[in-house]
Amino acid sequence: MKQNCAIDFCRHCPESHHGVCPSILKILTQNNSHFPKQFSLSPGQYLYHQGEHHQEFYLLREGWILLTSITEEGKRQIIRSVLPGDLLGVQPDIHGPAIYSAIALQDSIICRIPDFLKICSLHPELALKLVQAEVCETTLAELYMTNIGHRNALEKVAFMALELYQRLKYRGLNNGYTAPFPLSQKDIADTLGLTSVHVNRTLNKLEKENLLSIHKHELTILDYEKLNTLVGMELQSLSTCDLLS
Amino acid sequence: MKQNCAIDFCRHCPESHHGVCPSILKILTQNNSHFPKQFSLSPGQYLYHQGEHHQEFYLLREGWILLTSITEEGKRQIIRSVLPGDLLGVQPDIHGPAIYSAIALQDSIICRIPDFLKICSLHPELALKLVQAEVCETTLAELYMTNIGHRNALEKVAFMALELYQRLKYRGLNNGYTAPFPLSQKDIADTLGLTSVHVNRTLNKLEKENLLSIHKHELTILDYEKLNTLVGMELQSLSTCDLLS
DNA sequence: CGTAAAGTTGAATTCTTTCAAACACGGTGG
DNA sequence: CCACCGTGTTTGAAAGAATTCAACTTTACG
Repeated sequence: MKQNCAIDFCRHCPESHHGVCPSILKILTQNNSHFPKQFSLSPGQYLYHQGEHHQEFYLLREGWILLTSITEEGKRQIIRSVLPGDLLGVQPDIHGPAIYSAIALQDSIICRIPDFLKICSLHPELALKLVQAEVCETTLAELYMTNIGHRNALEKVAFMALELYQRLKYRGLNNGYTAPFPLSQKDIADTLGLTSVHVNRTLNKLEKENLLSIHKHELTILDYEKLNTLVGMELQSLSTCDLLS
Repeated sequence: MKQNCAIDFCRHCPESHHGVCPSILKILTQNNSHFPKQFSLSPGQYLYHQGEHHQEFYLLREGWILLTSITEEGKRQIIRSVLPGDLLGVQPDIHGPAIYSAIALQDSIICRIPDFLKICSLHPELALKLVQAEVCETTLAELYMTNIGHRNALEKVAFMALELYQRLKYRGLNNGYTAPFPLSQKDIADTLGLTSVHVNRTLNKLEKENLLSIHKHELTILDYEKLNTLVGMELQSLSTCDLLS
């Protein structure tokens, strides 16, 4: 069964290694003798800050990165979690300042991809992969929009946990019904537009009702079926992503 | 001054006519002897329904189309307004069922674009245009996510009105500080996750505070500066969209 | 072991929804 | 031209959901 496509860059490549499918890797290597330009980040370190220029695309190969932005009123919005295989740094105006900050939650390995767009214009298949990734990202953002707009706190938290679980499972990063979950309750709150106090009460309720539990940076799905029903199955609409096939 | 880029397909083409820039039009015409395959819709007519297959890309040349989806609980979510020059029908699995419905709010002229992806793979510049459009769309969805998650009703409605005003103004569809606004209060509610009752009270408040007014399908910006301050300027982050320059 | 950060709990307040009823407006048919 | 109908808008009062504030407990880490 195919999983939620989210924002994977190379999801339909069964031989992919650390999120990079070999055919893409080959193109990138051909065009850049220094590829891969890898480096690592520790938890709490920023890849780039909102408002700064970076003008690069990045590929997350290992770890967990959060995209955040600070609103005028000083509130923090978490845009999304970047998981291994996802692209970072793509924005409308690539020469303009970064519209989000990118911060590592775990030890992360990142790959800088210079001249990505130039390479794209030489390799249409790469450009179409990028289109595919962006369309999935749009759809995910729109799903979150629906989720945040039309649900109560219980459903919001359930949706978010399930969405992340699906994406982790697709990458083989789960362990049965448990998966790593480095987000704090404040992080969940800042993703969903709730307060951490209310997230806390909601998590207790979710555990009491035997739906899911989050403890010590581990997410456990207690009742997958019931959770799916509660969330409303919309994640299934992302289950295929074959824009290019 | 550049405006909010939103999801324009050909925004940086000064000679664009009805949202289609000539160089793109040339490519599309070369590859398809029957282009443009235009047709029109009346208010209330659907271009396609959620769950049905259509397998086509469409370009809106005139009018106003709403993308909607119905949740499990029967609530209607409006994903976004499609304005002239915007693409429709792009989704993760182009061969799968439509994830949204598309309904016309005004008399609309639509252009069917067959084999879009095939043409893209022959014309890298077209593929990159598509990437640009999708990145803008993602950013817009993420902005709405922040808006819906972290603001109260007054700010939500103000944000939505300003965002639509900016996009209409970019297209020259405004008339000074007024612009067409075919959405009902229920439509606003279904976009923002509010009830129409509360939208009504909020609109009254916005008018009483001299920020904006919506009457008889017309939006009037009463105090642009104050509105921008209230919304928090985040729309400016979309003001450039030069991914490709 | 001590400190800071994260999580937990209760009570009061604020915001939004719900329900119910009335009003306004545009279009249709008589 | 007017009565009628339906949809969309307006208003009030009560109920419900989430936030705020404040205090307390637990956990992580040097």
